[in-house]
Amino acid sequence: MSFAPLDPILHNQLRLAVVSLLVSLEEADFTFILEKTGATRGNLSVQITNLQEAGYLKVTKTFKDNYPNTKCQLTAKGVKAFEGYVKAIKEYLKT
Amino acid sequence: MSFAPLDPILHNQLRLAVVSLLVSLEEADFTFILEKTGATRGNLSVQITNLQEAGYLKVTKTFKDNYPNTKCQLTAKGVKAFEGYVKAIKEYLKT
DNA sequence: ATAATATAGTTTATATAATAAACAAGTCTA
DNA sequence: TAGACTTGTTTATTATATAAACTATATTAT
Repeated sequence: MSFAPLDPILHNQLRLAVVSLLVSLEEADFTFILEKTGATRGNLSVQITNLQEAGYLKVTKTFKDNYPNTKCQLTAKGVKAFEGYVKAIKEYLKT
Repeated sequence: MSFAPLDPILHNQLRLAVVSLLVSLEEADFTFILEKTGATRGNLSVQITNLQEAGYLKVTKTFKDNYPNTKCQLTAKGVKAFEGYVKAIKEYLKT
């Protein structure tokens, strides 16, 4: 079939933006992602957790200058999933 | 911002598939779309209605060989929305 | 004729998901 | 030490996606 299923984890605006960012950066913290995506904190928190539970993100919580600091990086699984998603959705986009 | 909002009407697998099909074909009927997308009838019915209500699709119901026949074609608004969606999501996809 | 099956969809019910709003826990500053 | 700020998390509500059930008519078989 010409319309392959789209990974429901990645087929969400914010989660896709987060993964897209991390594909290039390899590491980013909560506040940085917040600014780049324009998301609300609540939504970002939930979606980072979702990505983590899907095994797409590795999340490391530390403190930086006395404040909590949440660092995210893509896992190999996350990279692979993103590549698969890109390949799949491109079939929908070409006219 | 680098992550422009994605049109929620089009950011759905089945609706995107339907519109993607119609961009090339200019006209297709319910059964044809059903086969090409692999959707269930119920879901396709709902999503065609959604696309119609969004003004993206013109739907014409007639009879063909005694059976009901539902023809769909993209409107100018639908074409424009699809082009916008493609442009927007491509920003998410480039690594 | 009429029962069974097929065609072409629509409606509704439910489960999931997305998101904003409210909350928490600690930190800085005047 | 009161008030505002930082960095998130939890919850509550709304919206959405989808399968299942239903409708209406047509065809085929007996």
